[in-house]
This record gives sequence, C-alpha cells and structure tokens, in this order.
Amino acid sequence: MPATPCCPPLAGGVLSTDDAERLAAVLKSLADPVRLRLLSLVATAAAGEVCACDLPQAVDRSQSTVSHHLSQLVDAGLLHREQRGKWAWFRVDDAAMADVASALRLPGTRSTI
Amino acid sequence: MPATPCCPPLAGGVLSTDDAERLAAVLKSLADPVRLRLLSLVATAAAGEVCACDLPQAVDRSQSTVSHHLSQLVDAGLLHREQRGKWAWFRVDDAAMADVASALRLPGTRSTI
DNA sequence: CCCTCGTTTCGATGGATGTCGATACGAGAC
DNA sequence: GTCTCGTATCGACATCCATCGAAACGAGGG
Repeated sequence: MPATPCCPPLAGGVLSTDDAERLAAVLKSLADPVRLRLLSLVATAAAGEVCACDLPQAVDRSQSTVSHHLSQLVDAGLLHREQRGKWAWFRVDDAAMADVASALRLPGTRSTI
Repeated sequence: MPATPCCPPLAGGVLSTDDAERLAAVLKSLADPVRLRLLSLVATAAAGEVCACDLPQAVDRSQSTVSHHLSQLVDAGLLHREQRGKWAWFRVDDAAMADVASALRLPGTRSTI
C-alpha cells in the first residue's frame, strides 16, 4: 500500500477464500505426474474403466503407492471406484473433470473452439 | 498382475512421463488457494493488469510471500510481469490458461457448451 | 549522493506429501 | 475353515513447500 496511490483499487476478487480452497484441493490432486498418468490411463482405456491390478506396472510404482494415488483421485471426485469380485475398477467422472477445466477458464477468455 | 488375467491389457497411456511431468508442474503452480486468488484478482481487474503493491493486503499474506507466489505463477507462464517505474504490474497469459484448461479436457469428453 | 520505498532474495521452520515395505483386510476357491 | 491373492492401511522417511522476518537490490526524488 504505497503512500501515493499507484493504481485504482482492485475490484473484489471473484474467488472467495472458500472457493479457492476447494478448487486448490482438486487441482492438488491433479498436480502430480503419476496421478496424471493414472488418470489418462483410465480415461483412454477402451472400456472406459480399468482394473487396479494393471496400474502399478503401468506407472512403475509400488502397489501401495498406486493405491494411495487412486484414493486421492477418488477423494477429489475425479475417479469412481467399484469393487467387482476381488478386483477394483476405476472410471473417470467426466463431469468433475469438465468442471475443473471450466473453472480454469477465465471470465473474459474467449473460447478457442 | 494377477495370475489369471482379469482384464484386457491397457492401451498405452496417452500421457508420456515427460508430458505428465510438464503438465503437473503447471498444475502445481495453480494448486494453492493463495495463488488461485492472486490469479483471479489479476484476471478480473478492470484494466486487465494489477500492481503488486495491492496484492499482499488482498490475500492477507506478507509481501514476501506474495512475491514468492507471483514468481511461481510467472515461472509457470501463467502470469506476465512488467516493471513500470518502481512498481511491478502483472497480467494473465490467457493463452497459457486456455492451454491448461484444454489439457484437462479428456479425449472422449463431450463439450458441455 | 543519500534517502525512501517497492520488490526480490535469503535463511529458517513447521507442516504437507510421495514413496516404500510390511501388515491388515476381504473376497473367492478349495 | 483355510489358503490365496488383490487391495487398502500403517509406519517410517526423505523431500518439498508455504510462510515469515530480515536483509539485499533498484529505481526515483531530494
């Protein structure tokens, strides 16, 4: 806050502290290379879903680490988990992903589509 | 990797390790509530840019902390910095933001627009 | 040249996080 | 019931990160 005003006062930020906290939590779950690869593996799977059993080797991490990452993605609402027999299957929540993408779209930004 | 196959082999993930690393780096710079609020403050400013001098009070953090966050956003390419006289002004790189948003758009996801 | 003031950088610190091996849990097979 | 095997949880550890105060840097103004 300069003695001589250097600029017009800011309009109130669009993002409330709570909204910022919520969005940051989801983005934090995305902000890891291993989780991004897991997500893309599930998203691009032919059947739209994937068995957890194949993921450790796919991302070259231990089984416990992969399980940990999958839990974070599920907690963030980006992935859905379904137990089928003794195997766990995961699929992407397309709406949640679209929500994040659109949250990042700035108010004044013209669509590039 | 189960003894009896539980599912068809995965198609190769779309995201390479390098791509995942790069995207994660940008997302990491977004995955903080303070940085999200800073970004929204700059993005919604009437003039499209903002003087750094007003930001510490706007996000209720020390001036050095705000400078640190701004540097991260600049390093990620999401913000541009311009020194004007003794004040630093910041504006959003709309193209970079759009890139991140579209990177999160899944291949098969139908547009909701 | 010195003083002021906005900004960045430095050093320190407490807390979060990615990773693993080991263990516990659960469901099917025998 | 017991054995097997896929998965989740636990405990530990090294690293990263947000935050602050203090110090350094830089540009104007006197």
